[in-house]
Amino acid sequence: MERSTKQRAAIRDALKAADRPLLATEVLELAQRAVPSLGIATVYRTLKALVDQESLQVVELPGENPRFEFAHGHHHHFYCRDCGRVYDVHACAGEFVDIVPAGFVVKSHELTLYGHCADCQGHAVA
Amino acid sequence: MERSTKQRAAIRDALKAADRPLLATEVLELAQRAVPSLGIATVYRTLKALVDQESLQVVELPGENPRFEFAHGHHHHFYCRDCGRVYDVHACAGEFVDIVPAGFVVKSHELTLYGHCADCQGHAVA
DNA sequence: ATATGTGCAAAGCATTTGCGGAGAT
DNA sequence: ATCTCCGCAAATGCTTTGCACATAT
Repeated sequence: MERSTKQRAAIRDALKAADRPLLATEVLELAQRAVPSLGIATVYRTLKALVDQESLQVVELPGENPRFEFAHGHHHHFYCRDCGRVYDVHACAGEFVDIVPAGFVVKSHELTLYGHCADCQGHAVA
Repeated sequence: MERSTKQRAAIRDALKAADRPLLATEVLELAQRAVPSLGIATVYRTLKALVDQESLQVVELPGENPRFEFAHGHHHHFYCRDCGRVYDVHACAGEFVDIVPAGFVVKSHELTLYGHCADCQGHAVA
């Protein structure tokens, strides 16, 4: 992550413009608007480098491909069952230290909420 | 899922004997003790069928391959960072309806706890 | 007897990697 | 000019699928 290239700028810009974690393929599509020749391998390599240097954090939801967003501390995520987008939830409901059996030690946790986002709430019935 | 075969019996037995969710490869290894010729394709096909008929439920943890266990209602999971095993946590810390922004509706949630299990607690320092 | 089930090998996806050529310094 | 970076294509790991043979009913 030493040289500054138009590919890397496009990838950073795509992630910056989005207000939510993006899939590698979403990053590719968005960044290709600036650099049409961009390849998926470069996206993966750049994402990996940014994660390694802790500029990005990986958002791994159950059964989903990894998403990426700029690092901003401990928080959780909301998955919209209608549109499939993932939103940040800037709140945390506790450490859950007390719900495990004796002898188990909780060090951290991940919470994913599922439902309907504000955008999809109007037209969705369920 | 109409006929009863020794392969299916071995797969069910492996899942029944384990007190925790198993990876497809773990099911294969365990079931091969009873049926050495068992192939991974049969394991996947059988797991899929059992999930479809809701005998099994899929346990998908962030960044992990899916695990399988007999269905037994809403609960959460504990991932041991030492041994990589996953344990059931028969407790639930709430519905988290209140921590999302206005306009968002929470329908369900998944919680994963990380730490050290009772087995690994003794020898693990961190 | 016949339709379902199984094992093998090939096909799919998402992600990673090797390599020769392109580009930043 | 040099060394890093890029795009392509091949490789990888997990899961699914096609097909011919085996087997439960």
